[in-house]
Amino acid sequence: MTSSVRQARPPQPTLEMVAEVAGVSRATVSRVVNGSTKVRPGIVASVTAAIDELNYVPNRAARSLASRQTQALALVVPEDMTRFFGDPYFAAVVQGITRRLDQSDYTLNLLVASSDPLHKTLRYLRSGNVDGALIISHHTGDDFVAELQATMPVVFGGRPSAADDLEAYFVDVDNAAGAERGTQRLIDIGRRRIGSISGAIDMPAGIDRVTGFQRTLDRVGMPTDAVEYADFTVVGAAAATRRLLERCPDIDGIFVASDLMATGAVAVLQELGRSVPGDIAIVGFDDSPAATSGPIPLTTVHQPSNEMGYAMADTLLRRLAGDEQVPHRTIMPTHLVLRDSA
Amino acid sequence: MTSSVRQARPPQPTLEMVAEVAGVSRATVSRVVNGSTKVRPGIVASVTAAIDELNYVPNRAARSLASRQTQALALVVPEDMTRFFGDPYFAAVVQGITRRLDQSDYTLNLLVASSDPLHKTLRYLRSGNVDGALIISHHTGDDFVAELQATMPVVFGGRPSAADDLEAYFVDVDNAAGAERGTQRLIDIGRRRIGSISGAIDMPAGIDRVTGFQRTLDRVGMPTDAVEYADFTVVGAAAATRRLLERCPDIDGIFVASDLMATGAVAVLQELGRSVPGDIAIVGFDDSPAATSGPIPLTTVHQPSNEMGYAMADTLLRRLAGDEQVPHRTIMPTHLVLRDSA
DNA sequence: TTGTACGCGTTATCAG
DNA sequence: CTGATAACGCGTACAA
Repeated sequence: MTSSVRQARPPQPTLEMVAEVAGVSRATVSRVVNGSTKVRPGIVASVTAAIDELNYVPNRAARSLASRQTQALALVVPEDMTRFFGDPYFAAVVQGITRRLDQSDYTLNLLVASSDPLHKTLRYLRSGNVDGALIISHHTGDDFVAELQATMPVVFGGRPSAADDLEAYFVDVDNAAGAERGTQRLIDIGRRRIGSISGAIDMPAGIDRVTGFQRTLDRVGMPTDAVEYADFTVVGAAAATRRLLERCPDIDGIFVASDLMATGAVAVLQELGRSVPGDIAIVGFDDSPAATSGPIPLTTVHQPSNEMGYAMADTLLRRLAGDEQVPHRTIMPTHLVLRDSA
Repeated sequence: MTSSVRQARPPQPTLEMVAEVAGVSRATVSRVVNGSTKVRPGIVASVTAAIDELNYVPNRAARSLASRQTQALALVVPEDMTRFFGDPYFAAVVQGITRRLDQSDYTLNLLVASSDPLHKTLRYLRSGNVDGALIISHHTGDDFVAELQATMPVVFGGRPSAADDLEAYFVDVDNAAGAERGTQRLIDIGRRRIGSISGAIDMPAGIDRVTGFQRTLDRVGMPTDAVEYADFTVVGAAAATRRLLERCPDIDGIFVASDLMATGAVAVLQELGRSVPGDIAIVGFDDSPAATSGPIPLTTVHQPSNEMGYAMADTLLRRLAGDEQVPHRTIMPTHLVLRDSA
């Protein structure tokens, strides 16, 4: 009793079918669907009725083929799934983006992929699936960006690396200034030997935060050598913390380039019997949920991740709408949030 | 100096253009692109060359309009962004899904939306954007499911609620049996007054785990009244834990329906000065990263979340390929993982 | 093996 | 205000 015609699903109603039911032409139905004001009210009513009756939904493929628009955007995240899901920073950005998009007709396509399937991702984007792209967590080596920018409007979360086009649109905070705030806090509470766990140095955010850290120490004549490089992950930060303590056992304050990494640092410190902030004070960055999820609430440099996501989406939407006044760079404010770790 | 023709992007090359460059017909180019074996090698070479030269990528809209296929799948998650990003269980499932999809030509569209924009999501799906859908974290009230199933192949992660079609395809674990394992552990280590923090009771997984919990206690004649209902979130679990302790101060063991919730329970217990597992033993569910992220490594019921995602994608792909032998239900094994909390 | 011609469901440009 | 009709880019019988 096997039916090999299982795929006999009721075909979706088409514009043509609606037109027939409503007794008008396809063109008129199209007008009603697209909210044209130039249709007689009576006609609108009958067409609407027909649409409801048939439960009609416009076919996207046909629509975008004809209109050359998809009403969809992509969020490209050149990272592993684990990093993407592991860092609450991303969650905040995505939330901000969707918060803006929910007010529009655009839908979001989330593309999380590191090196390997990146080619596949690029093909996907180039095959006309979206009208524009948002890119976050962009690494210096990611050369696909240039090609993508030539194809469609792109907005970055975080300043793109120097090699890229100066015409690029992006939303960011002043990472160096934020790092200065965080480092200064450690100085202010009397720490004399201050180190840092950096983020990925192939990312502008990673570089700029180290710069801000060192600049602050330079200004007061403190040594800037106590930097260990990590990669914005918990395990990377844990290893870096171990290296740092080994190299500079007298450390009494650490500026960590992200809250998530700071949780890793704190864990190592506790394991090694160093109290926080007693022996070693910690300042993080982001003010993400990670700052308050660990055993010690983290003093941290707040950046408005959610709002940054919102601003990114807003910038892209405005460009798509043809707005020529959209600023290329949107720099948002940071501030220090005092909690227990420093 | 404002150029109002900013959108003057180079138009994507088309099949037709490739055909002209290669000196063949569009049909032949189409064959080459789609890997037909019935094209003379020489022709294939020249067409391939033309494709590379023009950097041609097929237009998805046109292709799916003609072929009536999109080569895209949707993962529908009827939850808030915060819940989705907050529970590592989802990360594992998504990873499993993409692991399977990376071996195929299909791309994934992630649709995370709770009640409000769910209508928007349904429209999106029905407008022919995807060939099939994966649904996880499905609540009893979500009636959109029925409508969706009539439109395209659907595979569930977690048994769909009873009201749904018995023909449904799904991947799940035996939640009740898993809960029995976890509860039995508490009995085995000598706990005499055992309670539970349940998951959302509008979800089969939530219901089944309570059932397993109570069944185990019934079997040994212990009271089954110490259940407080939560919703698979940390804050929900924390509140439920407080209620539970208030109502049953003599509790010495708790089966918590997810690791994430267990972290919330442990936090409350510590705050209240109850040691874990000394005063109160805890058994979680999932064996997600949440089980080892807190201060106390959690004894928990392992479910193969990643593999379940893989199996879901595999099931859907096979159905899409016309495989009639695909089993409707795939039940995967659980086992107890012993750590420190019980 | 290759080319011709039609259709996929919409939008957009014209007449009327 | 409404209705033909031509694109949009590609797949695919069918013919050659």
